[in-house]
Amino acid sequence: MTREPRFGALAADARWQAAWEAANSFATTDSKNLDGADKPKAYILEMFPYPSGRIHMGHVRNYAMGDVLARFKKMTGHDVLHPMGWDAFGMPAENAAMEKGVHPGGWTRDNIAAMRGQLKRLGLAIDWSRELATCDPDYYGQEQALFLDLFAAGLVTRKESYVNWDPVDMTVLANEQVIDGRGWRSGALVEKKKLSQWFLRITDFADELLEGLGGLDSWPDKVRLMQENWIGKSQGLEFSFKLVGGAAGFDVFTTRPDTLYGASFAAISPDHPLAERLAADAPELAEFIAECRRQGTSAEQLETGEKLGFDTGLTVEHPLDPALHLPVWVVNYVLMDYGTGAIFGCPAHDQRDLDFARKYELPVHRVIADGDETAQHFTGDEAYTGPGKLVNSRFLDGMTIDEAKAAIVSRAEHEGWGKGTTVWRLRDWGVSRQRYWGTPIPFIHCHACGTVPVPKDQLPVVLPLDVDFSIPGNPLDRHPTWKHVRCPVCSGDAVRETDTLDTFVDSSWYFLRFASAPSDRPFDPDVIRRWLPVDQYIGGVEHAILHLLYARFWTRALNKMGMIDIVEPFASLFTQGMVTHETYSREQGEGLPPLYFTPDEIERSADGATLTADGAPVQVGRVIKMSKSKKNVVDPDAILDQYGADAARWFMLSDSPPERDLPWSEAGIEGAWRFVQRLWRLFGETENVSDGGEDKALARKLHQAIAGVGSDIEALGFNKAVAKIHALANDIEKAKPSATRAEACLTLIRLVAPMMPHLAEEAWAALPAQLRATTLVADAAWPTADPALLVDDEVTIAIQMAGKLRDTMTLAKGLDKDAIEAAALARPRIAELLGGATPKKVIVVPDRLVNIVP
RNA sequence: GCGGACGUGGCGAAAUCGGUAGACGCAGCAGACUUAAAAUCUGCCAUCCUCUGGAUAUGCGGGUUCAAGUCCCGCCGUCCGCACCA
Repeated sequence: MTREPRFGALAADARWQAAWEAANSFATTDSKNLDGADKPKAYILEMFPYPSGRIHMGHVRNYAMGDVLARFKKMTGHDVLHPMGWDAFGMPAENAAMEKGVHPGGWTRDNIAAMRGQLKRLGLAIDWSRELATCDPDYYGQEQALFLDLFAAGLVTRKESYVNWDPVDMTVLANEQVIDGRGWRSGALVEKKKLSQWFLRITDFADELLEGLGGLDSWPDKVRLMQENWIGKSQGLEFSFKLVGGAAGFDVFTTRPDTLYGASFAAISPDHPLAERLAADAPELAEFIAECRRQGTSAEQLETGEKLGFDTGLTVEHPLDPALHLPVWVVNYVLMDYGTGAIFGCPAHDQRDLDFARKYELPVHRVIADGDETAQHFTGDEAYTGPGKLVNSRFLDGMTIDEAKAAIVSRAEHEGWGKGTTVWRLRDWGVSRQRYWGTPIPFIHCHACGTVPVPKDQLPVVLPLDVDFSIPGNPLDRHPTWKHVRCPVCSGDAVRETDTLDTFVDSSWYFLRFASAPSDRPFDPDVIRRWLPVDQYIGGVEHAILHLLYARFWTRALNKMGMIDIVEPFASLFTQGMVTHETYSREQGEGLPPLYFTPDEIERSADGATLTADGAPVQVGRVIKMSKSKKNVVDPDAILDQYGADAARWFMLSDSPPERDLPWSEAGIEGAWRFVQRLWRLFGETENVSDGGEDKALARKLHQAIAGVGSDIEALGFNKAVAKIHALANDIEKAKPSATRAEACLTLIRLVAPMMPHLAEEAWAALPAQLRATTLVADAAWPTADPALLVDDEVTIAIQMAGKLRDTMTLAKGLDKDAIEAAALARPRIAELLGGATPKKVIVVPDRLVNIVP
């Protein structure tokens, strides 16, 4: 092959992508050799994308990282599973159907085709034969089968729960479709509506899911912590309040039983059965409850919104002193979903209760004191939640908070009015969605037999294709024929369930189906045993809680049902940062939002930016996540056209640590492209050995780079690997011609191959056949570092006086402390600074530094 | 509100165990090559000062230590998540 002076990225990208496909380079070997493979397995998985239409830079970054790891694992002798698929159900497809009059399925499949083409242009080492889309009946039919298995195992329940209801569009809204309490399309005030819905009993696994976090030491601490807080295990006291006047009371839960003598009111949720019962005869209370339901359903809205209450006029007895009566309020900040939906309010030591008490002028009693102030009357607007001793609490006075908690619980249990309990913040997983574009829930409602599962031999329950999106609401619900079926038990008239499954269900087991996808069952346990758990999972931190918790739950549930051996799906997790870009805008005057411009409408210089169209300056805004509304997006296709896949991949991996945000810049991608060209020139110098000699210093640097780049990739420190490759390229360029230098150029091809695979193949192919062991560098082995060359025989040792650097010296490595100290004290500069005095103390860290305390 | 993370030059960063702060890259400046441009190459590049040296510097204020970006305490700032978005 004749060598071009410049690397032609576009032609090379296409050529090598075709070559890998022809050679089937990235297929695994499990189907051919299930148990006989000696190779260790490596299952590398990036979170599969939603087919929104086009890939964005965040995808490029995510898949570039996974790809480097997959290619590196292949080079280091692993049997690699690196698949790709599509999280293909979800709301955007229905929105497109409504806005553009297309079918969600057609829209989704078009998007998949477009995005598959874009991903292939990145040159990813993916086994495309395993591609799957969750909207394919082959996939969701197996999901339905698993759902029935979960049902049989008692892990599926039905219960009533609230949804956001748009009374104009007659449809259920997602939280994100509720803007300032109104439906995003209709603008109507959103109501809460109670529906009977399907739930997965994730709370049965709360303890296990919490305990299991302890074993996930290759997960980021922050993700484990977030999950721990999400599961939210709390120990506390559950007890009954007796209504004054004899009527039955209600249960409350508290994590602060120690503050019981500080109670000044009892509060129940607007959704509490007692509140609903009272509202039946009290129109004002009914109106108050309705008002609460018009507020948002999200935790944030509940907790930041104004605290509102309604005095029911009822009172309850204080459990420790029946003569003490507390008023019962209905309040908007008590959640029906947590604890018992009722609390006692202790304003002095809970901020929300204090805000509420101040607003409605309820008493505020101090029961915890951290110093001299012990008066019962509590002043100020800041609740005291710190440590201290009990005061104004009769038999508890003088105890610590923990002692008082224990004392109250033991007394409550002894006297029989309450008991110590564990309460979880985690709620059961509501999986019902009143939408078309999702997995149909395989159940049938029969008047005679109730709700019965669809028999497995009738799966998949396939979505009907003839649906109409011009009328709001769920098209499955009003479909003329689809939902009308015979009851599988009594053969009488019955209707299908028209709710579909939350798309998080689809993503809770796709990693199993990638490993094994038989047509007659969800997966083959023997194949799962070989591949699972996923060795490295990579994706956005936005999935830190829900997706990852649901997938963990699903895996444990399948394990409990005896279908798989593992309990945790992802051995190692990595959460990558976002791709960001500066924004360009102009103010449009009062009351109007600024006008944003896309990066290609802009001329950027060192000190500012101008609009190309009129040459006048625009404001350069902060570097933020790429988003369509701020127009700071860069289209990957345009970048691939201009610079090729390798420059784009290289830039994605450079500079920023992968867990942090990466600021995209035109200068940055150009720099990456220049480096691609620079390597191309260097790769041409593998044969120019003029005087065959050896270059020991360069050999050291080469072998240190082999070891360093390898360990950096393994630890996903791509930015560090990039820096080491830059440093090695600098060293090679500066070195005089030698056999070592030619060898280094040759080795460098394989060092960059995981990151810049097309350039590496092109350079590899240009080598004489005797210099390469494999036809494709994709099949080549990672170079071996010579341990003898990894350590230098000389070290530079710092000499400090009183902790400040005063001199350095170069000594042989491995000298003992005395020799190093003597050498340091013998330095003329040190002798001069000491002025003949004897140092008080000398600390020697061998091979590193000497600190002299004068 | 609750929970989480982050903060080091003009910018992205590095410093793996408490041991020489700023590797590597981007931008910038100066020069070489060229008729010229592009490309390429060489050098400089934290701040200040009394400049062969020294002082100050890792958001701010304390502390521990011979030694702190790293450990401890208290602040400040920024970003992210909050259960029907995926």
